[in-house]
Amino acid sequence: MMLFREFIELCKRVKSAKGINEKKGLISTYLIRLDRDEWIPYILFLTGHPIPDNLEGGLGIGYKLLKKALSNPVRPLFPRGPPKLLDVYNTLLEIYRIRGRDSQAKRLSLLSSLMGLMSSEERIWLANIILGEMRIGVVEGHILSALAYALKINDDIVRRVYMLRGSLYETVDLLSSGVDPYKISPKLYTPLRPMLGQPASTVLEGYNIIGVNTAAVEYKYDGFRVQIHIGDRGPRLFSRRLTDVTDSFPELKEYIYSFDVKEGIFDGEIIAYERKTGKPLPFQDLMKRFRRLENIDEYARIIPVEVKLFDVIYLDGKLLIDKPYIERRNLLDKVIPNEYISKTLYDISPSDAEKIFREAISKGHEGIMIKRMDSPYILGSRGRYWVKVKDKDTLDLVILGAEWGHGRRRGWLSDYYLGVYDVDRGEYTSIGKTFKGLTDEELQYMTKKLLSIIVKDEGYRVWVKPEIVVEVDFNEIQRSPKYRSGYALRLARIRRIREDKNPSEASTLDDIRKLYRKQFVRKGRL
DNA sequence: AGTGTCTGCCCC
DNA sequence: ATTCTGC
DNA sequence: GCAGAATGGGCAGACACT
Repeated sequence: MMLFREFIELCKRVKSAKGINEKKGLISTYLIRLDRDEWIPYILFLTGHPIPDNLEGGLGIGYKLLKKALSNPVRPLFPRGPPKLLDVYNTLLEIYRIRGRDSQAKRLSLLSSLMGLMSSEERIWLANIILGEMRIGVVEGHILSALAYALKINDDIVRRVYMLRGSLYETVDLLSSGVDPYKISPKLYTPLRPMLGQPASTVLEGYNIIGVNTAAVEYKYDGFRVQIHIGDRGPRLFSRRLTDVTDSFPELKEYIYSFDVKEGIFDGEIIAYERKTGKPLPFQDLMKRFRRLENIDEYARIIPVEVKLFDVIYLDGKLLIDKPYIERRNLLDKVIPNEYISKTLYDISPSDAEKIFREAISKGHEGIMIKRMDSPYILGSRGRYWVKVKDKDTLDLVILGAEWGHGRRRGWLSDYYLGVYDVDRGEYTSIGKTFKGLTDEELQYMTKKLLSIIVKDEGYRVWVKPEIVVEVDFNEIQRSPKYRSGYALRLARIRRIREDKNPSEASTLDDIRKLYRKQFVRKGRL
């Protein structure tokens, strides 16, 4: 029986442990001492999951509610000793089940009394578990190794079960229930973790990463990932993080029914397009349909969507993940009509890939994927078999303010407000924030520099004289309901500090407006 | 009924 | 999602 | 080479507040 306090002691030891083996050793040593019903909370908590990862919806406790609970823990009148690991887990499950009217108050009350049984240090760790911010350097692989060790079965088998079930909770549940792990196969309607691509900034760099000079090249569409399961219960659609989104897209369900497939699992992208022109709509518009459950028909008219498939994982009884890419693609072509397949060309050289990249961009798409034609489908991995190359643009922007960092960035101003000059209003105006792109050394330098030009100190945030110019990469300009300029940059990151430039040479709001309008030459519009 | 705040292993 | 960093 | 850490904009839905 493990006390929550003991679990926290372990977390601290794991955090400070150097090296994989020491961390793994600690995790498995404690695991084998636990009762079986403690395995699940133990493994979930270590990876920053307060409740099983296959439950629909979340705990309903985020930053704000935690802050309230932390500032006002309630000590019970008749405390029954320190909470056990299982007590904490069961309370969290109880909190998860609270829905409806006054649920926030009820959740807060349960959480506050749980925290009332804890030391302030334990409370902080509980908050970290709930927010999924453990920061103890534990990777899923370590947990799986520890599990294999405790169950005395092969590492690879545990990994395989995890890949096929997609959830730590289900893996532990299944393996510790005594099922023969060698007999576990993929299950229709249980989503799998999709394979991911590694980013490259140029086509050539992409070919270098995959290590061949002939590859398959696909259009990369600006939508969201979808995994389609087809079986006797009809089609179901799952997002990248395995959320079931079928009910938001009834029109897709309809035509997927017409595919000549009895059983299958397909991988692809959902994209939105303008009905009149067929041009792709901005991602921002597509998002109006993601997880929408109200007025679906109305939105389906305004924002039509389609699927573009690019892989098949399972087909009529056969798991295809170990087959080479090209074989899977041949099967895909056989069973799916061409209009629902991502545009793909095979045996492509880097120079031809470059042409396809420019063609994809000119049609309003995001870029290309470069894939090795002999690559297996590695569930849940961002390996070196698939590479993505995306279009981007660059602007010179002025830093208007900054916020203090947390964790490994404590002590540095590490999150920057970016601005442009608004000629009409005669002042600088924000068009977004970024924390990406600077090295530790540059962060240190920037902190010093910003502190020397502060005009207003708000504690967690400072505002500065508009003096520092940075070159910023971004993928798209979006309409913003949040920033005063009315625009925001999508995926902004700093490319370099422009010591050589004055703020007067940086971009203006007018430049942004022009660039925003220009996007619609290639893309559709609502 | 309308508006504001919070949450999401959210999507990107 | 992107980037930097530690192992 | 991989995974973790640190954080971005913006969406719908659930609930709180008035």
